[in-house]
Amino acid sequence: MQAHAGLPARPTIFVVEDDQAIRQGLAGLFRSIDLNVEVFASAADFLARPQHDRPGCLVVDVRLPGLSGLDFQVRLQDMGIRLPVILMTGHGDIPMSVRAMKAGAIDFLVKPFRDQDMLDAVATAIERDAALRQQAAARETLRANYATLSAREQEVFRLVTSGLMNKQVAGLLGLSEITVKVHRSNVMRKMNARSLADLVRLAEALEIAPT
Amino acid sequence: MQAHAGLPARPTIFVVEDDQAIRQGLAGLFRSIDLNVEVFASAADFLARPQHDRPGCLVVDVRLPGLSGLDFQVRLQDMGIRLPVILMTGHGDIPMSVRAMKAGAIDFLVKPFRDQDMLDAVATAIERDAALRQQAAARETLRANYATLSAREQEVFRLVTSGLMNKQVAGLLGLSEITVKVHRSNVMRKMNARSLADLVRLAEALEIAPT
DNA sequence: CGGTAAATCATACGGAGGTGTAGGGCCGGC
DNA sequence: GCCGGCCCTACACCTCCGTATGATTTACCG
Repeated sequence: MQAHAGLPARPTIFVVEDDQAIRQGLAGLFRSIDLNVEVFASAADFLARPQHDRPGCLVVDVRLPGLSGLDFQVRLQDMGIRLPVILMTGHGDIPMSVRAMKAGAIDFLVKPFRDQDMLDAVATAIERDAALRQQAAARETLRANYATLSAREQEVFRLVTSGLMNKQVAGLLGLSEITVKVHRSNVMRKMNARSLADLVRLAEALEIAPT
Repeated sequence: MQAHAGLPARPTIFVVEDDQAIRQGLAGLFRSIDLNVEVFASAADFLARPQHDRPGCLVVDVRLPGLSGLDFQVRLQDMGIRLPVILMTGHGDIPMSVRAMKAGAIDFLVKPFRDQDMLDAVATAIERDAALRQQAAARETLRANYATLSAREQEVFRLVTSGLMNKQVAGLLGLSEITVKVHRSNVMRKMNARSLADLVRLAEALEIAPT
């Protein structure tokens, strides 16, 4: 299931920049501190790339041929790509930077920037990405377990974690108490919960609303 | 306890700006849409004011006599004043705006700005403030209940919501099971929990770490 | 058509939780 | 010094939970 907990694949920096000199410069900078790098000349090139779920972050020029860096940010959100974004520009203004930050950018750097500023931003981005991935992985495991529950079991799950007694659940669902016990037992087993407290915490993590 | 749930006091806009003309202009703008306004010529003037816990938001010039707008932002954090901040400036640059946004500013407006842009920012700020206040109020009620628990009861609270059985709690604390039951019953009563599920959710909201 | 899984219900037993009653020791405030 | 709050314990009683055993019906799949 998980390959190396705590030691995920080395993160990759995806550089999207149309100026070849800057592109190569950034690639060299990142490789010098032992990071994977992939470069793209436009947003479309990046989006055409298969598999966007590798750990890392994006370093994107605002002024790009085709989709601009800011529109690219929105597009990534819509596509469910949650990679942190660092924007950079040679000719930006304040409203542009504010819009980028509101949209969740990690940083917005003005060219020419110091290498160290970019590396700091990348370090922050990679940290955030790792944290997001860890959360997502935990949620995914939970969702997978939840998916193995039958419809009835899911109902019982919801009602039991709302604090209802077995007999109350039985009444609401038109079942006998003994049947509820069977479902409840199955829920505990399938969700790997060893106590009701565990189960309630799982329900919270799954955002299953109590009654 | 709560005065008018859902209808809190009308929010106040705290304007911190050294230019008197702009200050008056903003005050008029906000009053025209039925908002309370208080004006200050410097950060120190605002901080000298008693009682910072009224609902609303701050509209602050970056270049101020004494403490700058950005340092003011940091100072507010340190002092535990969680009012949303909108910054404005006549002579700003991108790094300044990025720093402000990273520090949590709602917006960063360049003078001269359109009235509508300021009103939009203020509307967003007031919304966020209201949401934060609602969370804080709920947490405060919980904390108040939690404070009425004796030391023993707090321990039992933690262990029980970790999923331990009464006898396990008794073993860990060197008590008899019957005593744990007494404490547990007191915890349920004092925390207004009607089921173990409730209690676990309260423990989560209070960030009481399970064992 | 036979196998399998899900859902349902029943009986029964032991363990766990919840409550009420009762009592004793300790400490700090009035 | 007395009272109240907190902490601890015990016994009794009832309810609730968990599980095992056994069984029936329905539905789907190869």
